[in-house]
Amino acid sequence: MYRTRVQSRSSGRPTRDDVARQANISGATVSRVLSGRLDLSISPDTRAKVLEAAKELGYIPNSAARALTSGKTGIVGFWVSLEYSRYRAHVLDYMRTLLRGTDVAMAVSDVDEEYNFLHTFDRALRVPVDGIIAFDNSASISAFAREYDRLAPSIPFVSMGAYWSELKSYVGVDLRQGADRAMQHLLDLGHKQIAYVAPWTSDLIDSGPRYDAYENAMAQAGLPLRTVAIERVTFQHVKVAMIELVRTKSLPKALLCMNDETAIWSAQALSDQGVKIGQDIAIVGFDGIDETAACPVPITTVRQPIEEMCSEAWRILKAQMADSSAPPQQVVLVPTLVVRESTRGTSAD
Amino acid sequence: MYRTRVQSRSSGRPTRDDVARQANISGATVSRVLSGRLDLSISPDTRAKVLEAAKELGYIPNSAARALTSGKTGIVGFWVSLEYSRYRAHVLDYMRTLLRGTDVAMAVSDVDEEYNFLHTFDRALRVPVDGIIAFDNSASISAFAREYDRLAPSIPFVSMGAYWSELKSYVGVDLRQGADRAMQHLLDLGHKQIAYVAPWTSDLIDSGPRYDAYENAMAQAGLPLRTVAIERVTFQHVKVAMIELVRTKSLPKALLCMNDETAIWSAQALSDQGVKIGQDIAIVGFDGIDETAACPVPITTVRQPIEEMCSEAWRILKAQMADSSAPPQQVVLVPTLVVRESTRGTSAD
DNA sequence: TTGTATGCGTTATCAG
DNA sequence: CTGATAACGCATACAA
Repeated sequence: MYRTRVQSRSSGRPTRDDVARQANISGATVSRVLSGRLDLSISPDTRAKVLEAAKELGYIPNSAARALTSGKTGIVGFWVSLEYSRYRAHVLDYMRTLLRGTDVAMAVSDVDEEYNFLHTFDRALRVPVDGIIAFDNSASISAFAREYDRLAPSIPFVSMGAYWSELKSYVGVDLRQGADRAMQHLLDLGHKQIAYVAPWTSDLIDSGPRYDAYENAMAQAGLPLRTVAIERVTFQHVKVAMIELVRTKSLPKALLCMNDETAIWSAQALSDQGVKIGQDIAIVGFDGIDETAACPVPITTVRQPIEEMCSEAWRILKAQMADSSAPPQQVVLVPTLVVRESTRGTSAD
Repeated sequence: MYRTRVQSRSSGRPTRDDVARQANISGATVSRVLSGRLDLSISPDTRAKVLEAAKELGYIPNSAARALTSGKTGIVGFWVSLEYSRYRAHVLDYMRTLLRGTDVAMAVSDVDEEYNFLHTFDRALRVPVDGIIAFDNSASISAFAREYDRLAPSIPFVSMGAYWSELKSYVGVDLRQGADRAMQHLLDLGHKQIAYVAPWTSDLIDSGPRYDAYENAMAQAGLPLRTVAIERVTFQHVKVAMIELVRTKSLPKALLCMNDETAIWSAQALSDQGVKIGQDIAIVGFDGIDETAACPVPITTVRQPIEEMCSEAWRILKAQMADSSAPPQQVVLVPTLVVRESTRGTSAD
């Protein structure tokens, strides 16, 4: 039997037509067989021939070519900041379990980096995707949503998390409401000396939904504002700040921490200083990472609805991918206040 | 002036030729201008025209088409398990800072999922990349390396981390040597009752470099082996195991934990039971995540050389991408034993 | 059921 | 310096 073994020159990889030659049929038929489509009728015989030839040659479709002609890539982009954070890592973890059951591949792009350093989405946009889910990037998300029609007018896009743009589809998490509840909880406990803890480098120190809720609640209650700025969210920096509070005898009776790490480390640092968590001081965190439950004194936190957020975002993205002319869908989720020991036994003053 | 505004039908996005029409020049010239290449000479005038037209139309080159003809994508794939782990998240973080300075985009693919669930690399391979760095997947990495010549014969590939395949380029981390040092440390302290702690679900419970080192050192010292199996690496499960040890009064004098999380949680659970860490018991972890230093009693750990590992892998990948016929480069790094309080004051028996 | 032919949006070669 | 034009590898409308 005559067999052509010449493979295409450029990539060194066998192409569709190599398979076709090997199987003695046309390239189109190879495409049909390998397309996996059931509405195409192919004789069992040729199907077998194609499959065998493809296997023998180790044929893998060229994704670029496929994307070029079909306009589809089978990839969804997940845009997120890869800067280390437990919460983000958990979201990433959940997102992957969600997409595992589907037939799309997930490509994670570090987008905050992209935007903050270069003010362009060039790199992230380089990855050819059928749709984009963007998570929790205040600046970059709104920038992208604004330029969307210019940058990627045809790519379904949904943002999720605490920041979103009204312009496109999103699954928002209303941190403001979560923070309101947390403040209400502290106020109900009778607290008056409540401080807000956040890194001063972020724009969160005196703005954003958490701070707004804090400021508003304090103002309503006629209480004075108090901000504790930490250098960055690391144990060392949080510790420095806490030690300073104790040293200067200016420790508040309650701390509203901008995230769980800050809360956990504050608790630990204070505990080391002899401060009794949940007794001498109340502590509240944000996000609801598992570790808050595992602390010596479990910490009250405003839990983000990770599962629901991801599921909804994926549901919406699927809908948009199925019909990209469909109107944007917008849903807002509310985080849950999880009350634990760190605010339970507190004696108010 | 006559202007054609018809845009290409399929994607809704303007194409190179739309720009060409707009600027009244040929498509080829548009390509040249936008290629960014300096060795091509173009009159300042036409360059300006092209740039303006491109800007006005909001033209973005189609990455699939570009990849198809050039054979390059400007993307490197980072293959890693996205299952939550602090160590992995740290590696991810460092990798992004490394690639931030370059002009390649990083696309992260969840590869453990890919291989373990489907036994194929179809999804990960779908993302068109110029090179691949694979991190810490024992099963999937060796499977891929084995099938490499069939699956992606032309894509530069380097694996890094504790598992690698001799077949391709890699930056290995010799956990065995790190574990040897840890065991030596414990033995030097005079310990005799040393147990190895790992999840029984993993294949790490009685194999792998950590366990091998443990087994070997114990055998050399003529000491009996002891394994503490935990259900999974979560605080709850570790706690259950530790409580059981205390309850049955069978607590060893030293624990070699398969990772830092396990070590931290063991320490915490035992501490809650009144066991004095670093005194009643010695604890050693693996990986070297920051949290080990921030524990009430800082924990001794075998620190992975994240920075060096990533840098080396990237250096090698770059070399392979520049010349894909270059021979594989293989380097092995040795982790560092970081001694802290958790093993310092221990009284041996 | 299968083959032929065309086009997808670029890059790159080769003339002009 | 610039314009045709031939790949690139594949999907699909149209024929057979």
